[in-house]
This record gives sequence, C-alpha cells and structure tokens, in this order.
Amino acid sequence: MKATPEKPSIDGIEAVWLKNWDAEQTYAFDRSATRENVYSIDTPPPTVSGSLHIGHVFSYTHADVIARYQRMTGKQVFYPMGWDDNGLPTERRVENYFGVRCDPSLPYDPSFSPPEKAPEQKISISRKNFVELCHQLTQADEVVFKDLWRNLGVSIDWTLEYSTISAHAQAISQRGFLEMLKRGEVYSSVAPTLWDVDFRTAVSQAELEDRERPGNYHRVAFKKADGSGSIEIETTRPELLPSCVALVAHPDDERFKPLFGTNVITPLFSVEVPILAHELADPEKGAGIAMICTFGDTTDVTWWRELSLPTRALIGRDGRFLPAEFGSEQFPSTDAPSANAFYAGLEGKTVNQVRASIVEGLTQSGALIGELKPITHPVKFYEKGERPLEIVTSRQWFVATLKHREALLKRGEELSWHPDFMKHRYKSWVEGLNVDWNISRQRFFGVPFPAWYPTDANGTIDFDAPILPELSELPIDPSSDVPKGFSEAQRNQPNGFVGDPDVMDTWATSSLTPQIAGHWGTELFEKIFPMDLRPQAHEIIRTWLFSTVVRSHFQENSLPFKNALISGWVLDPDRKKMSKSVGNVVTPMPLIETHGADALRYWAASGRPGTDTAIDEAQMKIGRRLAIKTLNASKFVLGRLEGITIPSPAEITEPIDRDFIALLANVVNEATAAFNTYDYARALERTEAFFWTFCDNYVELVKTRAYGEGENASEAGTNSARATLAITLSVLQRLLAPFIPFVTEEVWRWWHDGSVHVAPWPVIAELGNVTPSRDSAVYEQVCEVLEAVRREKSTQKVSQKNEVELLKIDGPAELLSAIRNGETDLKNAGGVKAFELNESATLSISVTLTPQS
RNA sequence: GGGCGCUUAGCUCAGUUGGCUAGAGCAGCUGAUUUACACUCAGCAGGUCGGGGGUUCGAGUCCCUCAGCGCCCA
Repeated sequence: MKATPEKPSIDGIEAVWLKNWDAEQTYAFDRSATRENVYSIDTPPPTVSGSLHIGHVFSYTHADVIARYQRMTGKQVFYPMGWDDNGLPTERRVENYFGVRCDPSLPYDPSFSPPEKAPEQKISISRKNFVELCHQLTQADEVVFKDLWRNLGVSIDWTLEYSTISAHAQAISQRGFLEMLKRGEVYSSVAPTLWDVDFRTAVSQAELEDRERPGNYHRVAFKKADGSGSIEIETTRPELLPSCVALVAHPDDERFKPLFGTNVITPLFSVEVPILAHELADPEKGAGIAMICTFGDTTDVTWWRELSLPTRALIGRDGRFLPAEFGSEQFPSTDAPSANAFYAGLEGKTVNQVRASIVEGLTQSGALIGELKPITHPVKFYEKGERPLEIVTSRQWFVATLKHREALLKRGEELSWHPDFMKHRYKSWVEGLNVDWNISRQRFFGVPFPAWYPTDANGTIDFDAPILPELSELPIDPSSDVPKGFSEAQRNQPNGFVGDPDVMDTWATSSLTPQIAGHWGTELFEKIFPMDLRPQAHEIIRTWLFSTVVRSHFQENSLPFKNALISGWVLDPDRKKMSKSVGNVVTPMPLIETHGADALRYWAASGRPGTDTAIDEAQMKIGRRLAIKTLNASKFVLGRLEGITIPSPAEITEPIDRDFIALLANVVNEATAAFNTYDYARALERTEAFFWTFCDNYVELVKTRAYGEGENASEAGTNSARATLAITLSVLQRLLAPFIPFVTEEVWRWWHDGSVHVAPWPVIAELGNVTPSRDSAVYEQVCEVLEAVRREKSTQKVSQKNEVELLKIDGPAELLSAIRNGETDLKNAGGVKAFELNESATLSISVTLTPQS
C-alpha cells in the first residue's frame, strides 16, 4: 500500500484530478460495447446565452451522479455534451453585444468587423455576416460553459461534444425534416399564425405564455340589419372592428337565441355580419355576446374555422394595419365611401393608434355606449416577447401532432418519470394541444428548411411542389445553394426557383438530440438508442421532452428514452424563483471557488428529483465538511493498515465486526436500490449517515484492537478489525464517489492504482460471508452503552478520556451477551476499567467515573 | 376553470406498503479537546406533524373538507 500524505487537503485537488482524468480517459465511451452494456444519456444542450446559472450546476449534478453510478456498475456510459446555440436567444445576444441587426436583403461584406463598442444605432448587416457573428459569440460562450462543467466534475466524454448549429446537426435536422415530409407528417400551409411583431416571426403554442394585462371593455352598439334596434357587445379590442366577420353567443343563451341567423351592421364600416351560436362563447363574459374578428385571439381562429367565416385580416407582419378596400368582395359595405374614408386614416398605423382612432370614431357616431370598463385579463405573449402576440396569416411548416394525440399520450404513459407525478405535466400539455406544431421561424441563425420552390413563367411560386435535395447533399442552405438542374441566375426569376427563406424552430433541431449525439445512421446510434436517461428541467417538458417524443414516435416508432429525470428549480435563499430581471441570479463559479466542487455537488445532490431547492451555502459547508472528513478518515484508517497485509473479509469473525458489516451490507443494498430508482438523494443520505457512525463510533471502538494493542489482544481479533476497517472504507469511498468525485478519487488512489470512478460498485458478495440479515444487534447495543458513558462524562464536564472506574449494567440476558461481545472494544473506547453485568428486566446503566487527579 | 406538488423543530429537510417514545443536519445552549480532522468530539434543549372531520385497536402516513404557498395547463 502507498503512503498517505502527511497533511492532506481538499484545496486544489480538482485541478489535479481533472488533468489526470483527461490523461487516463476515465470517462471515455467504449464504442465496442454491446447495447446491453451501454447506459446512454440524452444530455440537455444548454442555451449558450452567455450567462451561467446555478440551476445548471443543480440539474447537471443530478445526471452526473447517475452517470457515475452506472459507470461503476460496469456500464459503458454514453455521456455527450451539446450546446444549443442556434435560435433567437443567440440572435438577440448578438444584436445587443455587437450592436448589429440582420437585413437579409444586404450583400455579404467579407471585410466587415463589428465596432469595438456596440453603437447605439444598430448597424444593418447581411445574413451571412450576422450568422458569422453568431458563431463567433457562441464559440466564446461555449468555452466558458465547458469550463464550468469540467470544474464541477461532470463526467462527460468530451469527444462526444456537439452543437446544434454545426453542419453535422444541421444535416441531421434537415434529414429528419425530409423524412417527415416523405411520410406526410409535416406540411406547409397558409394559416392564421401567432406572430410576434417585434421579432417578426411566427411562434408556436409551446412558446406562449399568458400574462395578466389590464384592458378595457368597450361597449359597442351594432345596428340590426332589419332596422329593429341594435345589439350591444363588449370588446377589449375595438381596433379590430374593421376585421369583424360575425357576432357570437352561446347556443343556450336565451337572450340571444331569437337573434341567431339574423344580421347586424358594423359601426363605422357598415359591413353586414351574422349573429351566430357557438359553445365557446361565454355568457358570463362581457355582454354575453362577442364580435368575431380575423384575428384577435386563438378563439377567433377556432370560430373562424368551425363556423366557416370569411377572412378580413388587417394586421400585417410589422404590426401595422394593411390596406383594405371596403365595398370589395372581401370587405362588403353598405356605405363603402364613408368606410373607406374612415379607414384611410388607419392604414399603416399601429394597433394602439388605430384603437384610439376607432374609439374616437365610435364616440362621435354614438356607437360607443357608456364608460370604458377596466378589466384584467390574460393576454397571450411570446415567452421572450414584450408586446402581445398578433395573429397573422402566413405560410408556415407544421408538424401534424393533433391527429396523433392519443398515440402521444400513450408514449407519455410508457415513459418512466422521476418523480412520477411529472407525467401529469406532459399529459395536460398533450391534451391541451390545439394547433399543430409550427416549426417555421422567420429568423436567420438556425437550420434552414432544405427546400426550394419552382416558379412559373409569371414568377408565381408553387409551394406544393418543393424541390428537395438528396440526403447526401445535406446540409444545404437554400438561400445560397442552388437546386440540381438550376443555376444561381435563376434565383427569384420566372421559370426559376426560390429558396425557402425560413429557419426551423430551435426545438425542431433539439428534438433530435439522440440522433445528433448518437450520429444517426451509424453503428453508434444503434448502441445508444433509445437513450436510457433524459435528464432535464420541468419547464421544458412541453417543449424539449414533448418534441423529442414526437420525433422519435414518428421516426423510430419508439420512445426516445426510457427514463426522464426531472430536476426542480433552484430558488434564491428567500425561496423566490431566480430571474435576470429580479437580479437574484447566482453564478456558480465563485461558489465552486469558495466551497469546492464536491461541496457544491453535495448541495445539488441533496435536492431530490423534481423538488425546487433553495440555494443554501450552509448545506455546501456541510458538503465541504464531508469531503474533509473523507480525507481524514481515510488517512487515519489507512494509517492503521500501513505496512501490513490487509486481511480479507473472510477474517471478519468478531460478533461486533460482523454486525457492523451486516449494517454496511444494508447500506449497500439501500443505496443501490435508491440509485436504481433514480433517488440519488436517498442514496447519499443513507451513505452519509453510515459514514459518520463509522467515523465517530466504529473506528473509535476498534482502533485499539486494530493496532493489536489493549487488553485481551488476539491475532484473530486484530485481523477481524483490520479487515472490517479496510472493506468498510473501500465500500464507503465507492458509495460516495458519485457525489464527491474529487475527494474520493484522491483517497482511493492512496491505496489503488486505477480510478475509483471505474472501480466496481460495491456488492454484498464482497463482504465475506456476512449477509444483511443480522445475527444480533451487537454494534448498536454497544453504541448505546458507549453513549451512556459519554453522556455521563459530558454531564460531569470531564474529558471523554477520563476513565470509568466501574460500568454497571443491569439488563436482559440478550443485551448482556451483546455487551460481553463488545466488552474489549468498550473498555478501549470508553476507558472502562471494570464491568459489572446483572440480569434484569429493565435496562439501567450506571457509570462510575475515576476521580480526576 | 381543470390538474399537480408542498405545508413535520428557529432554518433546511427525511419519514417506503398505517405500527416501538416522530428522526437528521444546521443554527442555539453546555462542555471536552490540540499527534486522523483548515478544527473535531460529546451532551442538552427544541415539534399538539397547516386547521377541522372521518375510517381504524392504532393515522405524520388512508379518506373528506377548509386554508395558505408554488407550479403546470386552459
């Protein structure tokens, strides 16, 4: 056995072992492994947005302790790392960081470089220049992220690194799209689409959030077409009056039943619209009768579709009102001249401006009844946006999810969720789907759709006959690549082609992380798919988890992974959610520097799956203490064993040792069972508790005997203690290794050549012929007596080293026999000079201390 | 509006199918201690398990109900 260091320390050991693990390729995935022998992890590729978050540390630690456990059980762990660098977050960051804006109409400027300091007025640059800056910034960010992961001791195989904007990921993503297209699972259509006017892009249902916003009910009178009076409706969006196509009330609403099928005339624009019945109309809301406009919200879209209403959409992609001609077929009007005259003042205006004009017009015409009624109501926003979404009609690619709802729900049932209740998140999301998954984004830094469209002699684009590349050509960019049989000169020309201008939703790519990380189409993929584990946070169940399930269901007719390990959130010390705007975000690197990586991991690993956990530096200090204790206990025990041949567990013969090993066997069983159900926190708790009793009680009891000293010393007794110390230390070092990998590696190497992280996970068979079923409770009963002795010394305020003149114990025969078995150790540990044991029904321990000199 | 989770000691949390006197760590208090311990060890104290009702020989645990907090979905 090697010598233990004189003064071991945990400070600085991270750097030593990181270097060593790199050199030894400790975490390298062996591609020759068979599928049964592989444990594969679908690592979340974090959004590389420049800010590291303590939440990263939290959830990546959870996955890592599982990875380390699996590796020790003998599995080849496929543990890749990805960076989600495409998409809007990167674009926003680049715009602000460099002070630029993408204008796809500009030509590429090879000599462009951004100014040192971001200018106030953003510089317009070409798409290619913009994308170059995106790459530049994300690469720099990725270095910082990687540094954190390494310092945290995440056991990733860095040769498996990928990024979602890489050519490899783009090729996979485009192939995935083409295969869906071939199978008819994706389609393009012109449809009302939720639209962010600031970002100028469509957004999907998964990116929506409701925000409570103040609004006003405007009571507006519509004259009946037959001239018999008027109907009053209430609306929060009077600006949509020119887009009104009908009024709607609940079919059972007695107030309006007689009116169904009759017509009214819109104020200001004199458009005749019907009064219709639909169940989604809420009799309790407003006046109980609403106007349907194309389109104010998603309910309007439902009504429009189910009631087969005409389209009078007027809000453009920039959020401004489009031209309209009243009196035309689309906008019939009984008074076209005044309608057009009024509308002339609205065209090109923003939503707020138009609202003001229309309210004024309604007031003047007397159609606005009474005062405005302020209300608070939920309004749909893009989760990253600042203005309410509009609905515009545009061409988009959709993945058909709605008609597969039942199958997708079944997939959710099939998946093992940790914790189990998280499956409700998935279920309620899938049940609530109301539009197909829109995967088109009118943005720049993303994976382009691999499609061109032919144009006819008039230059009209035929969207129904896309020109598609061969799989071998991928990745392609239709805005710069030319389809086979065409030349660049034919781009955007009659009888030529146009490239699809859009990029894919970021989830359309990251839903293929198993395919990207596992190199779809190669032998490797067969070995890692379906993945064993998907670790992730709960707020992306409806996006990442759901979309991955969708893609895998279509592509492989399978779940993409068997287990989903859902982490909670990290809350600030006041149990508030961390957010940039509140300014309570904690960055992890200083915490690693202060407390050590093991300590930070200890805190993270004590947060159970799915449980929100507050940042707690006190907990990190306890983790640090555990690491230091591991170091010192190992030094002490190994010091007792220095220079001798360590006896094998077969030599564990003393009853107290055998009982202690039985308890150890129970801990091994419990920790293993807990890991197998992804309850790492429980495994840690049990291991840790046992480790402390090992240090404070067992080692204290047997250290004299292990030295071959003290009264009644015997070779058998000494060897039994030595064997117990050695095997227990070995087992505990390994049980702790997934949680505190740096310090356990340090102490393991004091007496082993290889890494603890590829050492075999402890099993009962190692423990000699001891079984978890205990012959007796010798150890616990001896501890109880030891405690009584310590209590007496503490009460008497004397040193624990003070000797005990006489230890008198009255108790049942069974107990006395246990104590006799531990008598020697008790004498050694408690300084007991003499025992007096008497049989009695009740337990009583009397301690007579030797008077202090 | 529907759903999920949480509520146990001052704090952070355990408490597996209902069963010994409800546990741990931290903080607090009282001591001991410097040849494993960038301190460590021992001891003490601290809870009507959110409220109410029910099932049961027995409820922190199961059922009902109410309240508060958080989240998901609509």
